[in-house]
Amino acid sequence: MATGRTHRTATRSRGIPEATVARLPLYLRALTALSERSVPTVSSEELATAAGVNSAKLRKDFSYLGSYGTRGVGYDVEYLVYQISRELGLTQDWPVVIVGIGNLGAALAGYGGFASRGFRVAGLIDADRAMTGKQVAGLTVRHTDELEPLIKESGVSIGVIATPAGAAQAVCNRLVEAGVTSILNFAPTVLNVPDGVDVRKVDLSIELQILAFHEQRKAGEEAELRDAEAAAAAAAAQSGAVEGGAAGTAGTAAGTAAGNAAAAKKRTGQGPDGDVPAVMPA
Amino acid sequence: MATGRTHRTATRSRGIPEATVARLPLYLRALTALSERSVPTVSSEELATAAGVNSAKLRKDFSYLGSYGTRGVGYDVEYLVYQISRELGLTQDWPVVIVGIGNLGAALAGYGGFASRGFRVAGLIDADRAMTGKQVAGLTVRHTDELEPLIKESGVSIGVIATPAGAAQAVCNRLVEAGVTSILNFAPTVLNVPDGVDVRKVDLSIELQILAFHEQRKAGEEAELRDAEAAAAAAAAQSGAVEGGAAGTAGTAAGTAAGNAAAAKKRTGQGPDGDVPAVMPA
DNA sequence: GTATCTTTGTGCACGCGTTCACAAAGGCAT
DNA sequence: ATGCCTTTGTGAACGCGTGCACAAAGATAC
Repeated sequence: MATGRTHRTATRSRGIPEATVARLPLYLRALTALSERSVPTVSSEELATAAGVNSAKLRKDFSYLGSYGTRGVGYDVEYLVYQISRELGLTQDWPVVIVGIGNLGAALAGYGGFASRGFRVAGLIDADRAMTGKQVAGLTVRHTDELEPLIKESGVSIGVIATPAGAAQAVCNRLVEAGVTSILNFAPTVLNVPDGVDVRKVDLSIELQILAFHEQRKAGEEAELRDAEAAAAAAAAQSGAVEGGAAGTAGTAAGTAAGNAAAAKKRTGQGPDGDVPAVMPA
Repeated sequence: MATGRTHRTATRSRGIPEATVARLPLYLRALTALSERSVPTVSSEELATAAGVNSAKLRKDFSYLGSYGTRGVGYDVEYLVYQISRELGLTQDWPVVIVGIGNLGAALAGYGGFASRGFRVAGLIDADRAMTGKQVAGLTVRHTDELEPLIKESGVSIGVIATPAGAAQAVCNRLVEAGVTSILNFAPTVLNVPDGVDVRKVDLSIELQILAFHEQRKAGEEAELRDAEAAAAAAAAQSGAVEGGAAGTAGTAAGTAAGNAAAAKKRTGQGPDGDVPAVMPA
């Protein structure tokens, strides 16, 4: 996952579990695709496959919304699209302000999925006066000074932060002060907000690091497997056909040796190859 | 959170819970900041605050890595930076390929956090021949035809998909076929991958929809609260000062009334203000 | 109307993640 | 050396989320 939520203590809202809320957009997307193909009804099994989840989970999720299905038939696609849209609050207009029009901010401004589904970019804000007045994705970039009036005039309640990490908290404070109560944060920083303000973060660097962890693990497992097999093969070749027990022991020994090597490397306090002493703030 | 994982059944790897792995980059970032300020040691409490988590959680997370702290003192910053980096696999080089050099792909290519921490953009790929040869963030864009050779030559095991949704699955298949085992997906689609391949997704649209849900809920609660208060005030004004019990009763009645009003509003299938009937039920 | 077949909705059990609370451990002053 | 103070590391309890498995419910055929 690329996000986390800084929520108050309340975990579920109006009885709908947070985990379910996070999946509703997924269902909605799948349903929209079906709707476009004029499919009238869909079973939980089909829809679950399309959304990439378990059908039992999907049914339980829908059960929190009410009983919208017909037993023996499935769910009415159009009806469900409407119900989920309503539940997510997508039947109304959500003006959004994007702060920080760098590469990422510009990409977000031009993102198609943004405009659809009730979200409307109400304004682009950047602190750099050289950017002021420039056209990005058909909108005029305004200076940070205009942040508060923009928010109040347009009734913005959702803000997107795409500034450098250093500026994020200050921008966040101003957004909240001006009345924004939901923030989508792309800056690699932890934002502190008062109760009642929701923050979700999207963090590239964190996602990559999680992938790297699993990647390393996969490589390690393979290596251990290779080592174990090699050791087992060697042992078998050397001692002839003793028994399965020997191979098992050899495998364990190989694993232990690898562990010790890692431990030894650890003590040096210095990584392998080009391990810089750590600096870059991701 | 902006991501989800399409993992095999294995939930924890090498004894480290997935939830902990997802937080390690957070700790690492906070520790790196401390390291730059030459802070020698840090307590779990301080570090937890900096990372935006609970201190007990942090200690438990670290306990999965081993006993790296000193009781009564705290954790050695440099040592911990190294340990976490190693655990996440950041002490080695991870060549990454970015496919789809549109607005977003270009932004990603130029993202600073990408280059840091062992991640290196090994190549940019785009299907549009008009893009081929162009320079983006100091790198030359290559055509999709060169995808497989690039991956094999550079030993890429992590791929980033920033293509339109329609092309994502095809690109994904080619990446996996060519040997990529970790994918970061920015396209708004569910990707199907074989076992052993990790997929994490970053989805703008989903994040916004989740925020909209909470935003709507907050607005609804406020409205109910206002209604209840208004009703209570009216009741109190009308019946004068009967007694504490009356006020309590009035409050309860108002709450119930508000609940009914909300329920009624729901039944109409018509939301508040500009709630279009969208597609409406069948 | 009855039987059969399909698919929903959910009770239940299990496992992961979080949090509390405290004992163990180390530093530091005396 | 001894006692006090701080902070870690973890056992245990709790709650949320997931998945199984099945009864209830509706459609459809005859």
